[in-house]
Formats: sequence, C-alpha cells, structure tokens
Amino acid sequence: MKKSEKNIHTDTICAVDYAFQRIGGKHKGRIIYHLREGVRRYGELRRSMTGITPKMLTQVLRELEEDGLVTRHVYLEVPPRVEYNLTDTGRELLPFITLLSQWGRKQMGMDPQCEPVNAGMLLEESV
Amino acid sequence: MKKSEKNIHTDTICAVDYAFQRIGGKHKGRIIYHLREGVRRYGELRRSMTGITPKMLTQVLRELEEDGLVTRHVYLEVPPRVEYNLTDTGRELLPFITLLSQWGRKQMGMDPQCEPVNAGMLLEESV
DNA sequence: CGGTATCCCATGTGATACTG
DNA sequence: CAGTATCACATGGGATACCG
Repeated sequence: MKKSEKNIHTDTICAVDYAFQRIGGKHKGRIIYHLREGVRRYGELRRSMTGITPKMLTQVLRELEEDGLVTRHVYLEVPPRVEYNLTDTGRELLPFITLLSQWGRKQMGMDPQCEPVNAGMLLEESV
Repeated sequence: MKKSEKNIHTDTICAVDYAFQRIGGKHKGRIIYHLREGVRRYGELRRSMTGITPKMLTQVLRELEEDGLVTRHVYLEVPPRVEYNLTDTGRELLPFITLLSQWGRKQMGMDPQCEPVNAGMLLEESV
C-alpha cells in the first residue's frame, strides 16, 4: 500500500482509474487507434498523426511498449525500419476505443455510422 | 484554426482525440462511473471516491457540467443539498466506461464478469 | 453541507536543433 | 529513417485552511 511508488499503477483500487492510467494522457488513445489495422512504421504514425512532436510520439510509444500494450520491432537494415503493433492486451482495447470514437464523431456532428475499422476515405485524412 | 484558444475542444480533427479531451484527466472517468446509477449528492461522491480532494472533485464536476456531461441541481435548503447526475450525452458514455472498467478489472486479475451496473458488493467498496 | 482560497510542486507537453 | 538532446513552460493536481 505504499503511496510513494513511482507512477506505476500498482496500488490502484478502481478499475476505471486503473484503466485511465494506462490509456490516459493526451496521445495514447489516438496511437492505439492508429494501430487498429495492424503494423505501422514510425514514420507512418508520425505522418498520420497531426499535432504530435517526434519526441512525444517516441515517448508515448515507449510507454505503451513498457506497459505491454504495443510491440516494437526493430529491423537491422539501412535505412532503419521500426514497426509498431498492438499486443493482444492492447488489441482488447479496440472495441472501447471504437465506441469512444463513435461517440466523439456523433458529438462533433459527424456521421457516427461510418465504421472506423474498415472505413477509409474520411479516416485516412482526419483521424 | 486558431490554436491560441482556451482549452476548449473546438478545432480537433480526430474523434478519439476529441473524446479524450472531454473525458480525459485523472478523475473524469471515475466520476462518470460513480454517477452511473443516477443522482448522487456531493458528499456521497466525496465519500465514495478515495484519493480526490474536495477541490478537485468540485473542479472536475464543474468542468463536466460546463461540458454538458453532468447536471448540477442546487436545493435552496438548510443544510444545503446539491445533487449531480449525468446528462443524456454523459449517459451515452456509460457503455464505454463499462467496457473500460471490465478491461481494467481483467488486467488487475479480478473477475471481469462481475457486472458494474448492478453489482454491489465489490463495487461499493473498491471502485 | 458543500464548497473556496491560496499556495506550491510535479509532470506532461512543446519547440527546436541535432544524430547514428 | 527513426529517433535524441536540451530547454522551457503551462497546467494539472495536491495540501491545507477557511467560508456561507
């Protein structure tokens, strides 16, 4: 029950609270969402996500990796290639991210019906 | 496209990002969750939520109210009574909070089957 | 009972420039 | 290509005390 631990979510009691500690923060949800269809390279993520600096992108990806939600695969090639993907645990979050996304889209006055998972046109641009 | 606006989520493009701006933060999800069964008084919330100061509780409740997710009803009595509840929009978030809660409980090694909505024993204490 | 006021610190996030 | 390094700052959040 020591409170003075790091910020690692050990002694949390509430499941909602606990979950928010793992997917909270400004970018985590969005990154998970962008990995919904599978493997993405670092540069792909960077290009598809507006408003995030390389530093933050790297930092958050490392946090997600350390937290067991995302995998990082480095290919020893030139030029370097690094691929990110969701772990099974991370993937379990997709239904909920999808719900959230639909809610958000509805609130924004967009069409909530357009399914995030296989919809392309709108999503590639603005999500 | 002005970036220098307040922290009001006007110019967001990503629905996930947008949604996180409305339910992000350390306590918002938990508060919404605690209002899942309906009206709660300020003191009830305060007592049932560990690890949150009155200042933060008030502050977050006001944010949620301003944001149209929670209603605040003041009764002009002595002693004073203030009741909080979810708006329809706020209530639409419950399925997603529930999913999140189940995921969290599973991750914590607890029984994810215990349904948050009508389960009593475990929840009253530890959620 | 249901809050406010004040002060303060940690951390999260950003801008910019540079590298193996 | 896929990051790091460094600096700087805003804001989120906590402790404590007090109020109508």
